Amino acid sequence: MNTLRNYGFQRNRCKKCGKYFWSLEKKEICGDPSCQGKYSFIGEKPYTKLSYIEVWEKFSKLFERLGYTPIPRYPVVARWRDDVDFVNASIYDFQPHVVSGEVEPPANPLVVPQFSLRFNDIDNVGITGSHYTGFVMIGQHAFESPEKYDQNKYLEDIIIWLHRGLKIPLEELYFHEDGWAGGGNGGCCMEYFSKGLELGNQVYMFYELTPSGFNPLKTKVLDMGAGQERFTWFCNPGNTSYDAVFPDVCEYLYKKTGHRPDEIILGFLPYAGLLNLDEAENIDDVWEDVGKKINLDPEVLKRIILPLSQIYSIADHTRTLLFALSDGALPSNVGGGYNLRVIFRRLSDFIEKNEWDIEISKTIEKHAYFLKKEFPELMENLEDVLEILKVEKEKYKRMKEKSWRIIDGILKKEKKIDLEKIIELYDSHGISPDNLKQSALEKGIKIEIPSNFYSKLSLRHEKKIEKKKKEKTLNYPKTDLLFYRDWKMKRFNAKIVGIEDGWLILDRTCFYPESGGQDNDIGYINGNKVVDVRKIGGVVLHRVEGNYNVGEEVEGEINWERRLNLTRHHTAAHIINGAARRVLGNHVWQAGAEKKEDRARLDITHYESLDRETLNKIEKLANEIVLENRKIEKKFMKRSEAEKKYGFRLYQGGAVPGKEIRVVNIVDFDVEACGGTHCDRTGEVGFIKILRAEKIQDDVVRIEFAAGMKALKYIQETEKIIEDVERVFRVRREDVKKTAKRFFEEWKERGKEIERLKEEISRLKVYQLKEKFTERDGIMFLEERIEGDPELLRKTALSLKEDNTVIVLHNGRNMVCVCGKDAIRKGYKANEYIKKYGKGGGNEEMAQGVKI
RNA sequence: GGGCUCGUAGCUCAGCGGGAGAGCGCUGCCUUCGCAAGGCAGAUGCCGUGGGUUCAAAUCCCACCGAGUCCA
Repeated sequence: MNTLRNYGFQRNRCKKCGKYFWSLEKKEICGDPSCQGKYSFIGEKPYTKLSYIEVWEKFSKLFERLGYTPIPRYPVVARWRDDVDFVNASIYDFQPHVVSGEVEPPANPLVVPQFSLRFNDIDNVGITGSHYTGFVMIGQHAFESPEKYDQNKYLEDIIIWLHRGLKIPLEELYFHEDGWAGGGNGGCCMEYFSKGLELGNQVYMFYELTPSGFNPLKTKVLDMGAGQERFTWFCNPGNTSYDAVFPDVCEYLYKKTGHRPDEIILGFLPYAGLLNLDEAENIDDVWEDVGKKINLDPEVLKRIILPLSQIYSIADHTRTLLFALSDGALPSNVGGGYNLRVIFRRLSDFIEKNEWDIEISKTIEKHAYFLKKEFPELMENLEDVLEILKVEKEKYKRMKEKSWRIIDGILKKEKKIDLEKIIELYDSHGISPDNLKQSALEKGIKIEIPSNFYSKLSLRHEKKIEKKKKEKTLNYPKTDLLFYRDWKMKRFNAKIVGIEDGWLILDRTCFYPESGGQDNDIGYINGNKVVDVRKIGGVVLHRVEGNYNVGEEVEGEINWERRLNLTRHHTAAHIINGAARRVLGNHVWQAGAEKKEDRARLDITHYESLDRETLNKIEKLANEIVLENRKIEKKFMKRSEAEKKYGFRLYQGGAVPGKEIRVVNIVDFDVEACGGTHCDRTGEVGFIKILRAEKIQDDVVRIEFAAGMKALKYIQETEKIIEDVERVFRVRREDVKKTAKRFFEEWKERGKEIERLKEEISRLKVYQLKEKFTERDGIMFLEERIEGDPELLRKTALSLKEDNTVIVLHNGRNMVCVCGKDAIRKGYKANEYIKKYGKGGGNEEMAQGVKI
């Protein structure tokens, strides 16, 4: 506030929203677009004209002079956190560990062009000018002790940027006071506006949200975020925001579609912000309203704006996909990847419905070239990204074809479709009510879709169960983990420092506790069995039989064979991960793993099922790495240092806490942050055998494998099975397949032969039985015992059936009854008959059961 | 992470407790100089896998495998 006073600003209260705000001259209304009623910078001469990329260049250079360090963006896939899928804002890069003060920031203070994803306002994208599914949040961050934290400087730096950098006159700047909370932190903030456009928000994060309320943070955090897109728009007021941000891509799209913004757009733009589906109560009223303001029929306005907004959406969605896929995210049916599938399908629909000749891959390439200067990394995975989208396109095509068939089938059968059905079609088959309505109309069927369809739907889905993990904290010093010093250590001496519910806590141990997907060790302490080992915080707990006292010296010994197998499996998991990435592409990340003694599994991100041929390639490369006997370096490093050296590839196993992380480096092949036990050289792993693979969700494939002696064991067991089959068939193994096939074919043939014989027998019986009917009241009765299974009885009875017959056949146990039409009319019903003689049922004409 | 839907002939699917079916495709024959088309005849099937319930299971229940979809 001192800063603002120094610059001559005064505090006002907005008459519309009631918020306090600061401006150079006394004002009654704050600069918020909803209070001001429009964006007023549109069509005016810009104070400074900057292109999209130039905005960051100018910003970063200016802030570098002001003492900040520009750092490269983080990936949009937030692998260092376990609470979110994607980066949503620049501060996400530093939550939770940097913000909490546990980990040092990569630089301090810093600025970062952080690409961020937001999927919640997807329908506003392309229209309001301030909504994107993906955007660059320029972050200005500082992490300081309360004494060194200089709020005045941070705000002044922003004013310098706005005033001297962007040349905005001070009297056109507005600052709003507000409160802010998010990502588990909170504080007060200063939003800044100019000409009706919010340019950014500077948050002073002083608190963290704990179950008991807000607690002050040890380090005060500066969290300023501003959209690179906003600045760009502001610097290009003669255009839509999207034209300013994606000039090359828009030009390509205009050429392909024949649409192009004209003067009408310029008139519309100041009011674009009003068409916010979240804030507008009735969007049609707003269209009406905006139409009036610029003297245009709302329907005409829509016809001009909507196609353009779809073009802008295509531009936005393709860029988001480029960043997300390039950073290793994949479209999927579950999880965060589903958002990517949704925007891909959304943009595909726009192209298809308008019959535009747009190539998605070309659009993405144009983005990558355009962004090259600021984000050169996007070029690296371009090929991979396009391949992923090719597969995704194929999936969408198949889904749509299926939709049409389902719709067709339903419309053929039913004339009326109730809400229940509409919901089911959407929920289980992805058929949107709009599509359904359209197709029905073509067949002359009218379907009413309630206007609150989607809210009805979400009501149905509203069943949330919040599960909270309570982690016990133990008040003991961290256990000295001996297996990190020497993973081959088998025996050790230690002192008991505590006993909790029968779990021993030692000052040091070489028992590996269950973690990182690696099973715990077992063994002996003082000759007593250790059955389980776990870790809470840095404290290891040993479940042991027998009685102990705190302070006692004990001797421990681990089961070495088990440890060796677990270690081999763990190292093999890293090798397979590296091999899969080489074979399948850079989008491969570990998505989970489990290493047990007998076998292990590794989940990797990938977009299709793996066939044997591909698995063989991975298996081969993995074993080559084993045979090369590469060195495996294991060391603890500062988190920031490790990230700098190896990048975010480190976080294969998910979020890793702590300022020091353990890095396992299979030299020139695979580097991961990992706390498991590992071999010293790849050769120690021994043979790696991939057992099988399965797709567990659309973007994750699970690979099961075994290594070392366990791989051998598996091979031996498989051998045994083949040998057993050889023995059964009495053929050599080359002929097993051929023989099995022949046996199966012959078995089927025999089945058919039996069918034929049964029918033949049935014919013979029919011939004999025809003589045996007795007549009563014009109905021919037959009750006979014949040999044969229920099927033969049924066949025979059915071929004997005439309109006036009642036939009961049985074989002593099974029984069949068949009645002709006339007989039924006279009250002879097969199902009732069966019940009279025994247990069973059927219909009037035919029934079967057992005789009692 | 939570929910829903679907696995039946080569393909698309109907049947949903008692007789495994349709359309397209396939094979053969008829018609034709030949092709397209039509007519007639025919072959199709571990009714996803494994358990359970039942006198009886493609059909109901459970588990698994596979495919798809919606929501967070």
